[in-house]
Amino acid sequence: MPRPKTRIQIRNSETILEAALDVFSAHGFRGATLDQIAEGAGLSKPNLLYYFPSKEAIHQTLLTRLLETWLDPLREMDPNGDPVAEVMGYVRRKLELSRDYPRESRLFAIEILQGAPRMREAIEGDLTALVAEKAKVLRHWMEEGRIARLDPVHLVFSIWALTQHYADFDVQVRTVLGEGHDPYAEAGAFLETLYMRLLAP
Amino acid sequence: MPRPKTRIQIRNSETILEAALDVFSAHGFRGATLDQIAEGAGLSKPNLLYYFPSKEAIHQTLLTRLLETWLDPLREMDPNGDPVAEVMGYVRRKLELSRDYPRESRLFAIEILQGAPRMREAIEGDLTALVAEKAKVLRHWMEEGRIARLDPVHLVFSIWALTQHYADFDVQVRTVLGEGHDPYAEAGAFLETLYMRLLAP
DNA sequence: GTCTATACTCGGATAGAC
DNA sequence: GTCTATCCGAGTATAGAC
Repeated sequence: MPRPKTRIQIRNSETILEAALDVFSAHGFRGATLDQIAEGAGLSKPNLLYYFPSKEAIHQTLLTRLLETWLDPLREMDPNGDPVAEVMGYVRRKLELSRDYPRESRLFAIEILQGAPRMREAIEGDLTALVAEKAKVLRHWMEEGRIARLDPVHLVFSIWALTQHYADFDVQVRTVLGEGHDPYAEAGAFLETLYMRLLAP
Repeated sequence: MPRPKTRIQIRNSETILEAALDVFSAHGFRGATLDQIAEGAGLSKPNLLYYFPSKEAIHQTLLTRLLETWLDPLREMDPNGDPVAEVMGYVRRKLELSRDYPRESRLFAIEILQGAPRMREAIEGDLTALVAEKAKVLRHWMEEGRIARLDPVHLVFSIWALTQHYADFDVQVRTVLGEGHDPYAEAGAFLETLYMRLLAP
């Protein structure tokens, strides 16, 4: 596996990762096969393994990239902004992530569901640290009386749960809603109401 | 595969299903192996296949049983009870399900995440019908002004998302919270506050 | 009913030609 | 860099003795 250098190498690596995301997010790590990924990428199986040393390596690359994207919306929550607006902004950005990157959401969900065998350190490190930092900000806002007093970590959990649900349980959501619905538009309105009521001091 | 009749047959079938639930919920359908299940059940692999004709059949049996358990808490929501108490009761029962049956929750989550390949009809049938029925009840309560006006189906989604999160993302929840926390006790208190504020007319 | 042995398939990875 | 051919391990399922 060459460190991608030439333009062709970079382009092929990206094509492979794109196809792999499709397959891993739909079937999980074990359920995915190199044949499927190769077919999706329009390459032969050995050629795939010219770019990545193993199935494991492809998966690892996807997870590593994913985490950064995933934490960004929370990072952007500004301690100096208006508290309610900042939390609502976070909810909105997180819901947009579910809408625009549902495959990434499912990849992440499957990994955590199975005990995070390939992501433990990231969760114990970056993610936990970021939540601790932002929980402190939230607690500060609560003490100032600018938002309602709540457990700040469970508040963050609630935002994760409610927004990811629309990506991860997409099939169920669409089936139950039936025809003629825009799940994300409705979710946006519902969550706006929910957090407005919840956060009011 | 004999229809379980004798006491030994029933006991062995149950032992197998118990072990299978462990393995399927931890690794997904493809990730699970008959070897693991057999070891967990204390039986040989061929003996396993004496009780169930295939891996698929074991999985199917688990899913079918699961759905009933899963829908019960919503079924119990009484149209003639006090609206706020009924919704809060549903939230509580659903959270208890997450706490007491986390493996079942994860089995269900993995199935839906992967597009519900083995549960489509159940979701399109029983589950959708039950939600439609209860949404009607909720809408009625809203029109009477006894709870706040909200999209009733998304209200149900929110209860699913918030309660299942604690079972499905258990690893993440415990890691982020750190030592010395009781996730379900805290979640119970948090969700009580959340829905009290949300439902107040 | 339960075991040992084994058939058979699938899938990840490698060899080596071009 | 990309291909064909192939190896090899893992895993589902079956045959058949006891």
